Amino acid sequence: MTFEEKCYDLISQIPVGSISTYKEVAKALNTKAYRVVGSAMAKNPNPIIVPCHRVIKSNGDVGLYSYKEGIKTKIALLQNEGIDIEGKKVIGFKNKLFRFSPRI
DNA sequence: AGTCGAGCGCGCA
DNA sequence: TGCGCGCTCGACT
Repeated sequence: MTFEEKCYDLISQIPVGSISTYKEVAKALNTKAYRVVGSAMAKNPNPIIVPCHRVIKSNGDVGLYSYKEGIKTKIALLQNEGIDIEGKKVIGFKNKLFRFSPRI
């Protein structure tokens, strides 16, 4: 089980209508490798079970999604799930932030 | 408020 | 062995 595998596992727990942040994921794994979380998303071998579009930056920005303007796709997906987005910022994302289970 | 640099875990050359 | 990445934070201007 690599770091990235754990990321996918956590992110896959995010329910529809909720979102999370790279920082939260990194903290859930008790690590400072925030960037690796993003890199893991970029690799994302399981786009179906791993809704990487539900993971955004800590400042409320949607962050990136693909090397091109795929960011628009991410926004569209989030809006489709009921997330309010203005420009590249998620409105009230803190209210929809999903906190991972405290590892039972 | 805006900018610069460093740190993490893993893959690739 | 060394560098970069869908990021974050602390310190300076």
